[in-house]
Amino acid sequence: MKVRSMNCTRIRLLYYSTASPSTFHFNQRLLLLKNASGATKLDDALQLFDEMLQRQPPPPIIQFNQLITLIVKMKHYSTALSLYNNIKLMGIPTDLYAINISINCHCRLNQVAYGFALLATIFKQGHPHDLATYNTLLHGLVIADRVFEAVELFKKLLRDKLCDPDQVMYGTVINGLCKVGHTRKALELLNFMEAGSCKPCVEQYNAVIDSLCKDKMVDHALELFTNMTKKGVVADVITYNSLIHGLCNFGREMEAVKMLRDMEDEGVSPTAETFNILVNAFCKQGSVKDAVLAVQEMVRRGLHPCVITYSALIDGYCLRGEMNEAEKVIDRMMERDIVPDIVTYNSLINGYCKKKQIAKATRLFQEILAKGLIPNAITYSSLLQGLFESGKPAAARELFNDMQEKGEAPTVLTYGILFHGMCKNSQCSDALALFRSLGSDEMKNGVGLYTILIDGCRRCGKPNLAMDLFDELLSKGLKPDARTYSVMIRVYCEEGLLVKAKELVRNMEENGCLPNSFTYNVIVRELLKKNECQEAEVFLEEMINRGFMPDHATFENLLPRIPNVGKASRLRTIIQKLTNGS
DNA sequence: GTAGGGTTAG
Repeated sequence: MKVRSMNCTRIRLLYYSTASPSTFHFNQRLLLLKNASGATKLDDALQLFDEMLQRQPPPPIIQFNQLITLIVKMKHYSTALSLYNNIKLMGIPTDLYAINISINCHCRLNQVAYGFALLATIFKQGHPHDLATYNTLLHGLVIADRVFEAVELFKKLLRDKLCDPDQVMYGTVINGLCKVGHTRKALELLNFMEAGSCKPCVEQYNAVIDSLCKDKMVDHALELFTNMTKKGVVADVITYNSLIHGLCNFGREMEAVKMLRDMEDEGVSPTAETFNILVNAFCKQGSVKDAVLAVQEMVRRGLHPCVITYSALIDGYCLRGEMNEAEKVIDRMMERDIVPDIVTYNSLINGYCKKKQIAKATRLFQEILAKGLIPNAITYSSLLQGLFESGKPAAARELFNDMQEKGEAPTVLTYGILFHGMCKNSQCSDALALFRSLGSDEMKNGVGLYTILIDGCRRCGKPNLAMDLFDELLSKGLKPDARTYSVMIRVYCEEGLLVKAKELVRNMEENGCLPNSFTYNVIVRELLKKNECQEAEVFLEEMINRGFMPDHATFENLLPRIPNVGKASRLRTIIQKLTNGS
């Protein structure tokens, strides 16, 4: 029995290998390659390709397509294209599949134009209009950040009835629109699908729901989620994770937790991501206790905390200034062989800097370098701020130079910290010179940087420079924010230009920028300093009516100006109202 | 088992 079955196998092997040797070898070897992993995979595929190319007669194009598809999946797009070139050089005719695979490769290499050139080839060779071709090109435009051209092509295809769009085509365009933040258009297209014959599935809903959440339109996202469910489309873990994330970003942690219960009721199991979202939200919100409970819950369910989970906890403790607890977490994660990354270290460095433990922060920075981790703009920014705040402006400048030498691009935040620190150390001219040397429009037109420099010039006793900067900002057509106005109000006050200061408070409101607590505190405090008590009262009442409280510095100026007991005083009435309220 | 998309966590 045993012998007979072995014989059968041998006979079958023999039969296949004589009848169609190339097919047999090819299919086996392709299967081996598909399941293979490791460094030689590409070389093995190329080896097989060479053998195929040398075979007479050549194998069918379908086999070449199969092999090259494998190479494309490994992301070796240029290699794939050169293989097709070899095929053509050997005079082996290609087919529509081969062209579509080539178009995809060009698109992935950011050569959409070559893709469109191949579309012309398709027409010349008389192939029919093909959905896969168009979908590949649409996707190519999307990954090249040319979403609007993708939308135009999509419209043209529909208008000229060149093809009947399918779920892939709609999905590609919807994803593209979401990617560039045109969520409304994506939603419109989704609604268009719902009305037509090609109904959207959960992936298309997910794209729009996630995009709405990122646009802080969580309630719209929840609405869409409800509509989707009503239409019988079943939400998956990605739908729920997006919604939970959106709710958390909006400070709606309780609803997020309820959503977690809902998803379980619906039979969708939360993943580690789900818990990481919650852990992170709890930490950012200040309740590390809840975060720890969430981690325990995820472990209880057999889900594994990862570097993101531990980093969130560390960040939570650092934000609360509980550095000992943060250190304990880092020990615990190391024990579990989870390697802290730059984000983890950034939290710790930031924590130490905020606690003025600059030595520890610097030591940690050295450790990062020794470990071969690359500090990013956040690392440098935190440490810069720490150095300035610890009264080490020279070390800060050195670090900034170091950052530039290492090729780490400073962000607006970095420059803000740097300018602020320099101005605090009477170096506003240097800061200004550096600002003038900035190349990017984002930096040159950053209202935040202008505000820091205006305040810096004021601090350095150069009010005229401050006023020039404010004029420059306005003439550039930039929109000052409440901070900018407040800082300028302070400049005017300090220069005794009280009329201009008061004007600016009214001006900013007209320009759609409501004065905030800082603005009112500045104007009230400065007016009191100049003994303009009646004017100060007007703004004081206004600020209280708008729900803002005088800060410590304002109170210090306020209290000495309240007349003795018995004398009628509006100021005292205001203060009494305040103190009774609290 | 020849081609096209699919996104959630710091």
